[in-house]
Amino acid sequence: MVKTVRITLKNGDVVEKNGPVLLSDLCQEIGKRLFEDSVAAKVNGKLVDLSAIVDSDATVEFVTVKDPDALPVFRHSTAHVTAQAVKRVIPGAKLAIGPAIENGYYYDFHTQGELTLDLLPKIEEEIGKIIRENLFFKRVVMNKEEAIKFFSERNESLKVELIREIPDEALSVYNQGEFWDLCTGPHLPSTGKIKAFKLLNVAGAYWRGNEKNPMLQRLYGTTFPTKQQLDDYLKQLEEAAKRDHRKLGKELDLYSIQDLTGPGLILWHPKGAMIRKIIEDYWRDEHLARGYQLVYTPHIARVDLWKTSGHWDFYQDNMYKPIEVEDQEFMLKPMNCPFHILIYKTHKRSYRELPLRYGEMGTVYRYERSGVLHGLMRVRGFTQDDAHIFCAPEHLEQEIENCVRLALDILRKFGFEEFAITLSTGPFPSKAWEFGKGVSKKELYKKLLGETGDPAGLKEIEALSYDQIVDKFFGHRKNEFAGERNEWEHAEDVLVHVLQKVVVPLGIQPEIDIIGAAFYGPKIDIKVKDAIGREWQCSTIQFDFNLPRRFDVKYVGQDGKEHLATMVHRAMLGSFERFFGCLIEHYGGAFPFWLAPVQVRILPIGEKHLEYAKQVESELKKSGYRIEIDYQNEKIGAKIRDAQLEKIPYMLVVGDKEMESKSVSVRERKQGDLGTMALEQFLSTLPNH
RNA sequence: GCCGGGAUAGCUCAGUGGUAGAGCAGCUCACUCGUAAUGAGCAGGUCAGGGGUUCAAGUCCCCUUCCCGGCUCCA
Repeated sequence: MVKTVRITLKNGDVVEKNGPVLLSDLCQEIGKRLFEDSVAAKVNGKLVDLSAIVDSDATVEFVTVKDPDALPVFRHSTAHVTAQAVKRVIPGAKLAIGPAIENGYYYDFHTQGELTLDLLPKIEEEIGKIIRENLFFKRVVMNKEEAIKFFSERNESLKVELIREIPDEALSVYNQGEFWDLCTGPHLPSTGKIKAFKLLNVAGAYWRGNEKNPMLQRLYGTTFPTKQQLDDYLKQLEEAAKRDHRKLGKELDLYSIQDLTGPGLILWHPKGAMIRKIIEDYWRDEHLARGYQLVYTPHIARVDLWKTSGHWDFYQDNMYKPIEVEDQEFMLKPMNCPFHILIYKTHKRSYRELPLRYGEMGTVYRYERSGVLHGLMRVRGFTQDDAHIFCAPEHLEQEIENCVRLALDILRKFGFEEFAITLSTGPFPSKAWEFGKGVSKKELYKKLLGETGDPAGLKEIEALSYDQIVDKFFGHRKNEFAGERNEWEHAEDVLVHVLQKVVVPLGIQPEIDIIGAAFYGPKIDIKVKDAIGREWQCSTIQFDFNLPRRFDVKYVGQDGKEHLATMVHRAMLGSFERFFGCLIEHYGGAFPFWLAPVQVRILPIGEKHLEYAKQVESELKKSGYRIEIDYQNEKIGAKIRDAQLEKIPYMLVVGDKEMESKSVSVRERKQGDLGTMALEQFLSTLPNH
């Protein structure tokens, strides 16, 4: 008997068929136009090939080129075509993996180093050929054994390694022309559907992301359904490059990094330093207003301090070698916390004093591997806007809430509106694990064992609880975490509660990073995006169950007994260096009026207007504005151009006309000429500094 | 640290094994000017550093330093 299949379409129509339905047939039946535009389908919400067959009742939605869901399909298919082209150009290249990523795709290959930049045009040409060949993407299901044999014969040892670790017996392989790849799909119907692609870059990448594994060559590319979209994207990349803080930092004379001082060490030039000073002033005022006290601590300390804190044992790889002075060893500080603890411990503390909040703009030095340094964003010497809160457990929630609010207030003050917030937990399952999108057991398993985990485990874990999974696969490392289980659970509950109260109502969905916490406590991180979409961590709020024990940080409670203090580390901007880098990119160098190192520049038309220019200058200086006069022997057009390129918010042109009427001709950097007005009028239009 | 690509005047960049270039910036002079570049002249180089090949090296090879794109790691 033939079974009737009822298919519910996106618009609610129901189609009944006798027997299994080939989606591409159904699509064609609905409309020629739809068929031409479709690249895949969603069956009960799951993305599948158009060549898939539906044999039971289902809802079906066709994914057209305009659908955002089509993009990953385009990219993944183009990755396959790219791999095919690479194999044609470098027959010895072994396939690794090739996923779609945020703005494109990559494919990793193991080669003898043949894959280099100058081959890109040739590979692109080959991709073009494959597209014109319009090869069909065919899905073939093999069992594990067949697949291993198949890829072994084709000398694809990396693929064989992957297959061996897939728990399922049946797996899918995709084929177009002479090219075969292990893949779950879905794919475009054929290579001819690819309309616009570009290879962007080659870079090294470790096999399976592990630096002990061999290095592969990663080919980055991107693709879009239309040429226009690709061009727009490439244009966007160019625009982003113009906002790069390293380029602007040089052009605007904000900072430099020089060979003679060394990599990752920042020289703040006067204009950059002025901006930093403004940020610092704001930071100090804000913190004093919110109950913080300021402290200052030295840059070096006896090695004994770092032995007590545990940095000697656990952080040495990031610290510079000891400095010997009169037979004693000192070390440059990588963190400020031990000093703040020492200040706390100069008295016996009462519960009445708590919470104590010590803030410091503390300059720290950390060894960073040379390859990771990046302008202002990743450096070796930096100043944290650090603070440590010492409190009793009952203060925690209020303190954390205050921290999160302060962080958001500060970041918003600087114009950031988009945040990515991450909650990193310890190894003890808590409410946090279920918070937000939650964590699947599979994710947890991968997190614990990495991609190289025993595949058998994947099946087994579904029957286990979080706790059992952690104990089974991570139990041996649990004792590396400081503090008691109940402390972790309580702290994570507090963090979740605060996020629910403060962050979720803003429409921000925090990410959960299971066991992403440092060994000493769970944390909340807030990131902002840079010009090209890279996320940089600014704020961080971290519990510490370790240092209070190591330094015996206590307070006397109402009960007259000593209790272990709870300690929170927190930085709002993160570091002045990184935050400055983010600011430069965020504003593209055109800092808002209150941050601009020069707020107003006076441009005299000629020499005879200098005297008046000076009058205007002193008048404005009385109001505390940052102002300067352009003394160049140049035409007004040139002076305007210079001020414009330096992105100075206001230019005041003064000539005969202004001198006579005691006025200024105002030009704003974006709006242009605003006309002539009395000085007082100009002053009244200025934003507060 | 690893893979790949780089480093030429203060900046941005040309440069084919055969005499080191341009524009901008700087300095000097002239011009005294009305909303994005006035003109002329001058000066500016251990071609990142070191070694090698060659009759001859900015150019080819090796090492070191630093930078860029990723990977890994992180504020």
